[in-house]
Amino acid sequence: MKAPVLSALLKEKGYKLTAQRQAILTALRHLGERASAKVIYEELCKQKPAVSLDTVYRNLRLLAEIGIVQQILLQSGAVFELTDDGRHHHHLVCVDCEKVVCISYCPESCVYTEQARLAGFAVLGHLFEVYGRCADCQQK
Amino acid sequence: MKAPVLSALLKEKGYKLTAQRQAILTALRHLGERASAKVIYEELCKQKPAVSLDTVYRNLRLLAEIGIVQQILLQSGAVFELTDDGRHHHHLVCVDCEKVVCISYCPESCVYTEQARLAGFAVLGHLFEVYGRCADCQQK
DNA sequence: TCAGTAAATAAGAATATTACTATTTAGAAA
DNA sequence: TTTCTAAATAGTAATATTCTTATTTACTGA
Repeated sequence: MKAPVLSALLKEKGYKLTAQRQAILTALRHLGERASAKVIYEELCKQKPAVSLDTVYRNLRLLAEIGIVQQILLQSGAVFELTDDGRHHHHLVCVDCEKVVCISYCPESCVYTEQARLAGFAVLGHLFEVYGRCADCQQK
Repeated sequence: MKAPVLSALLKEKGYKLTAQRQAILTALRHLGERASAKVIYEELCKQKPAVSLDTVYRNLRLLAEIGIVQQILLQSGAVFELTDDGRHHHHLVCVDCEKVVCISYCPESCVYTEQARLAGFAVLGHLFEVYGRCADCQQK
């Protein structure tokens, strides 16, 4: 996700482009695949401008809302990853070691859309994660 | 879900039938559809035996694991509901007012099962919730 | 460029959730 | 019934996450 795209997505919803938001994305890139809010905060503490922990949480939520990052719910807390191509995707999560593997399957179904319509809901999105045990943990 | 069934499900996994676990389920029945851990705790404070907040959280997690209750993730925190027929189901959640509506659609797909197999994962379950805006909130 | 305004931030308080530890208890077996 | 042991509990501490408020800042339009 390039800076101009971020800028456009923010503007679209009346959000502002701040140094902190850019710094959070840069940190996430440097940290690799995925990281918790706390880890991102600690990474940012090494840099300028300083970013408060609250700002990290708030912006990760906002960046998730506009689709730039995705939140993955683990037993030990949430982690975030970049949504590089702008399309959301889902994950296999190991309940023992918390390993995360991306999958391409997505429950895009006209069935639940229809059920939502009947209930009067306008669908905005969905949350889908698969829980299981990875190959390593199955052998223990 | 009747008491004998609870007993059997617990025993199956080496868990014990305690007064606290029964009390939590009873409270959830009395409270109606769904409630947060805190609300359940407060309900139980009126009764004997006393149940600590930690025990409420711990057991709601355990009861969810054995399929007797389901956790629903809201912005304001998690709520729990009884899984009356023993079959899990999913929900529409309004992002504005947090209204929850059950739906019958479930992403039981051999597609993601196959993707999990290729990644070496043994699937244990999945999390699926649909987010949107309810009829009332669309008019605001 | 400058002023105005809504949005964003930092810092700390509040809340939600989980972990730790000593004690108690349910269920199994003698 | 009594004893034994792993599991469960209560109470508290720790952590994760969100909220509140005063201040600062990004963007808009003159």
